Amino acid sequence: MDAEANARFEARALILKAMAHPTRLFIIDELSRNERCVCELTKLIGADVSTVSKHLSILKNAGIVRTEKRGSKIFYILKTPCILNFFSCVEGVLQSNAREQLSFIEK
Amino acid sequence: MDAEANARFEARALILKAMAHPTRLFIIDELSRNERCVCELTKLIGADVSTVSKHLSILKNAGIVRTEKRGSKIFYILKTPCILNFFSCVEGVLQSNAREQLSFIEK
DNA sequence: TTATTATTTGGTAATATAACCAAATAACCA
DNA sequence: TGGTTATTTGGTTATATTACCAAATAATAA
Repeated sequence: MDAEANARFEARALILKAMAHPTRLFIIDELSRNERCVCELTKLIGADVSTVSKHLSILKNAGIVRTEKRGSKIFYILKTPCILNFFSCVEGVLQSNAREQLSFIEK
Repeated sequence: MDAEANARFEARALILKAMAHPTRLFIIDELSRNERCVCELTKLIGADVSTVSKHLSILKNAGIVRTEKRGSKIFYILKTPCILNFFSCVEGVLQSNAREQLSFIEK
């Protein structure tokens, strides 16, 4: 793997790593329906607000979400809805895994 | 987040975590063109064969690739080419991030 | 001004990942 | 059979990630 290819896959991996956490996937899902402030997301998630804030900063650093400040609240907005298309593929993987599991049990 | 939603996002995160490593993204890219045995991938990647083998087992456990044994070689095959569609979105994120960087510099 | 709400940041401890080496296993060849 | 090649697994060490708490900052309300 040459240096250029390596840089390309490193960059892609950063985006994927940013997404690869259940809480952050929940946030992406939630933001696909509505922008949300940190306090709303914190309530929905049920973790410490500092934990949620750190998850949000990971998504922001990756360029997946952006923020808008209004008054004392900071709203997080999904910047890249195309990410959602991916999940139909992921669900496909999950279903095929489940079918495979089933076929082992039925044997 | 209720238990069911949590389980769904956990399952998705497992797939994403399996993909979120430069070497594994390289493998996915490579397998999208051709099935490959561990020895071929090891040469292309340039890491220890045990390292490559472990990356492959992560992809296999996630249901992203499958294997076929022929003689003394084990060929890895991409099971879910739909994953590739995702990368055009990821590239879009990367480009938009790059454009943003540029706009800061130009200011 | 003081208190309250919203958010981020720094610190710490627990857990997870990843790389390499060495060793085990399996198939093939001479 | 003995040697070589292909692959996986176990062990170790270094690094990264995550969660929570406590504290800092900023805006708002009383």
